[in-house]
Amino acid sequence: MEASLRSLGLSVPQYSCLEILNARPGISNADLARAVFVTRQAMHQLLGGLQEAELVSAGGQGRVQRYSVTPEGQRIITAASAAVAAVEEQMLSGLQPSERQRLHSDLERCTTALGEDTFKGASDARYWARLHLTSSP
Amino acid sequence: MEASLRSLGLSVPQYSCLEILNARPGISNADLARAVFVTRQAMHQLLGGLQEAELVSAGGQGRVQRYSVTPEGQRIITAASAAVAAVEEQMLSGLQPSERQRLHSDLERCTTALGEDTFKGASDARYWARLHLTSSP
DNA sequence: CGCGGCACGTCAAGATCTTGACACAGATCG
DNA sequence: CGATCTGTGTCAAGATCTTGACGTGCCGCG
Repeated sequence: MEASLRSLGLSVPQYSCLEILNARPGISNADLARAVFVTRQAMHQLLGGLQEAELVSAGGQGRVQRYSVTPEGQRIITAASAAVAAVEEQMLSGLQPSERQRLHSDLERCTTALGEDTFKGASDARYWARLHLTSSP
Repeated sequence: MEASLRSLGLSVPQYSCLEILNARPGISNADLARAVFVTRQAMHQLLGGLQEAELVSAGGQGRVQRYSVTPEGQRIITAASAAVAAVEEQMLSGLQPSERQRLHSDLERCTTALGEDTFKGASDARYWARLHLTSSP
């Protein structure tokens, strides 16, 4: 996944940021940081890079800056999302649809068993499966 | 898992290094780096820290340095392994033994489907489940 | 209305990991 | 036997993330 995104000029945290930003336009920096499981400072630097590349735009008045994805960024997201979906499909290629659903349900039971507060922001399991396969490290 | 290990004074990569080093005494730096999925340089620094803390000892003659765990390090490993096992048990607390085995088998099918070369060093699925829950964020 | 708590944004410093590069040991093969 | 090639250890530089700290806007409560 990391290698596939690199060919598009994106790193995994950058892709995570763009994907969540696309799903929740106008989200704040701190909420974005919690969704990607990094500190506010790291997200601040990351957004600076994306803003430099004209992929996200910072609007909003008052203290809190509200970010959204530019049209150029949306084109990259579609390509990146397809690349990640391809990796995901390869990973699940050996499992039938019923088995995939079973695996998804088992993993969700694991996250809920680990405590509600830890994965509070990861209610949308789709992004969760998408964004944290590697990264880590 | 990261929080549990921190109370013992270990980080996740350090714990991974110690666990693999305990399973394979006399392993080289490069092999250790591949097993933990980091570069040789990062593992070199990491081993420097562990060697400073008297948890691992560097023996071996010739060019390749061969590392092993000191008795002091083994005591810490047992405590850390128990702490990690506790987190693992909490994560799997909602699954019955047959379901756990099913999940394990499904995940193994995913790793093999992603390509043999990527996870070549992770043949021992037990350590794989132990060492890469986080890390990678 | 004023005021303390609280989250947010941001600056600076330290730690960790990666990338790139270089020198050397050991194996392979002509 | 000597040349080449791969793998290894190691140094230096750049990037990224974390920790710590500070100033500021926002909200509830006296």
